[in-house]
Amino acid sequence: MLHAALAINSKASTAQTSKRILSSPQMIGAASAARQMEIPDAFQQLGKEFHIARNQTIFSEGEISTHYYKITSGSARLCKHMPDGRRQIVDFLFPGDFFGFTQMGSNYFTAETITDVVVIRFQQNQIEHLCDERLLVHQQYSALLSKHFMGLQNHLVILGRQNAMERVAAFLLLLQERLGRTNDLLDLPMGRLDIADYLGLTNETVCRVLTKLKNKKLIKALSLHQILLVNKSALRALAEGDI
Amino acid sequence: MLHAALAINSKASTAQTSKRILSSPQMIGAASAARQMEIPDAFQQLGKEFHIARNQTIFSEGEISTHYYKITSGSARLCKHMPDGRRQIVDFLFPGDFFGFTQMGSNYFTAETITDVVVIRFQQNQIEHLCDERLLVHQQYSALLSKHFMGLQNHLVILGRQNAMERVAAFLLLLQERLGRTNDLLDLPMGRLDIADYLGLTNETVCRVLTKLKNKKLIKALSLHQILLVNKSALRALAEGDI
DNA sequence: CGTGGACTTGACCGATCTCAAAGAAAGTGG
DNA sequence: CCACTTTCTTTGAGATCGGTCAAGTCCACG
Repeated sequence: MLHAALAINSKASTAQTSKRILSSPQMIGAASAARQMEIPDAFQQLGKEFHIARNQTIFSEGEISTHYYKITSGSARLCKHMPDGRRQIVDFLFPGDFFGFTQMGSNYFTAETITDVVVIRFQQNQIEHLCDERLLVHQQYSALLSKHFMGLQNHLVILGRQNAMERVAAFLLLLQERLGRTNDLLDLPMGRLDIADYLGLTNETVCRVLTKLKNKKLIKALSLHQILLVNKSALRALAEGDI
Repeated sequence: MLHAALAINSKASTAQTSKRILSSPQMIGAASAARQMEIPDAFQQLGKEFHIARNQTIFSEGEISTHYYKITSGSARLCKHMPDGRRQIVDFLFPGDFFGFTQMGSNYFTAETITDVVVIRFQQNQIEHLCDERLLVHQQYSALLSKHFMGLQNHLVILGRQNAMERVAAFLLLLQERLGRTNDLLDLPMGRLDIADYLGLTNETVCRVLTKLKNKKLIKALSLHQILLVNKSALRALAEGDI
């Protein structure tokens, strides 16, 4: 049942047969590490590190898959493409995130880099073998899926029932939580179009809403990709649709 | 990691301490049984059967959960409610479907019956115990989650990037596949409002689109809740956005 | 039959999309 | 390091899809 994902974009990837052992398993905080999974020592040794440039495809929807990935630096997006070019971003990935889940041996989304990225790639069969022997790993995998699940369902509510302002407010808060920031400064590695494709909006609508939020003094843009959440409780009220 | 779900609506449920053993595990077809899970003999004996009337809450979002459920007859919906009354249906449930996944011990959606329903309820801790001993069960659970996953991501695309006509077309095809029908006659147990809340539309829009589809001769309404898919390839073209 | 809820249809409105263009940032090559 | 190009972002004007409100119709059920 554990399957994986395939294919580093050939010219973008810089394979490195580094066998360096990421020794201590460093238990990741359960609360903030929504999509993170502790990889035991035995695992880390099995993985190879790859460096991938920005805006490259890591793997594509539908491809036969043979690997799992863990991202160690940079940001990426998981998306579904429609034949006419429409795109829905299903999730963003940040350092520590584990990805590459598959169904019937094929990837069910496309993974693309947003920035330059470093990933560790694991062989599907090696991990499966380990899972067969170690129930703990399997349980962690289930827990991981379960958390993803919760995130997906919140995403469904956003797409199905919230207006543009609510969506953007929810997104900013979500991202801040994902990144585990304690202060109110938010780094947005992705562009406005990526945000739009995550929220089921357009580029322009995201811009307009951000402008409105600035005017309302709920946020302050320090730069294009740095936003200060000035009034987080007001943002939260917006995001929840409390009004 | 395996958690469960709680609380049969008190006045709606009719507890029956039936210990009847659903003997043969009857392996369910992998292809069509998207959300179904084989429950081993040992499991079935642990479950109790409940009868619940239509339009009742089986359990609510946020409640502490102690059970899993398997639906044996009727239809139900899983939904998320917003404070102001907006509602997003996350999934529909049909006979054979297994549900009650939780996060951190709480339900993360509300389950409500659409028709009169019969469910088998399992104790969380008993199932967990069994899972600890039987890797197979755990793997099945993972596989189940993984399939749900795929469905959720398709749902995301529908909500984020498809227009009303595409959504309804996709819904009809999806439902037909879910119900495993070989002919082109579709039974819709749910009302138009439920469909709307699943698709992120309104009642009225669903009606208007259905009317358009009738006029285009893509479907034919035999009754309110029985629809004949007359031109399935055209529906599919619509649903995929192939124009 | 009569009643209530679900469904359908119409008219109108508005949030968001589309199209267009200007402005800002980032990458490129000399 | 600067000029050039490209890409991303922002803002505006107009179009449109789907929502809202309202009325009418159809069933299901007592």
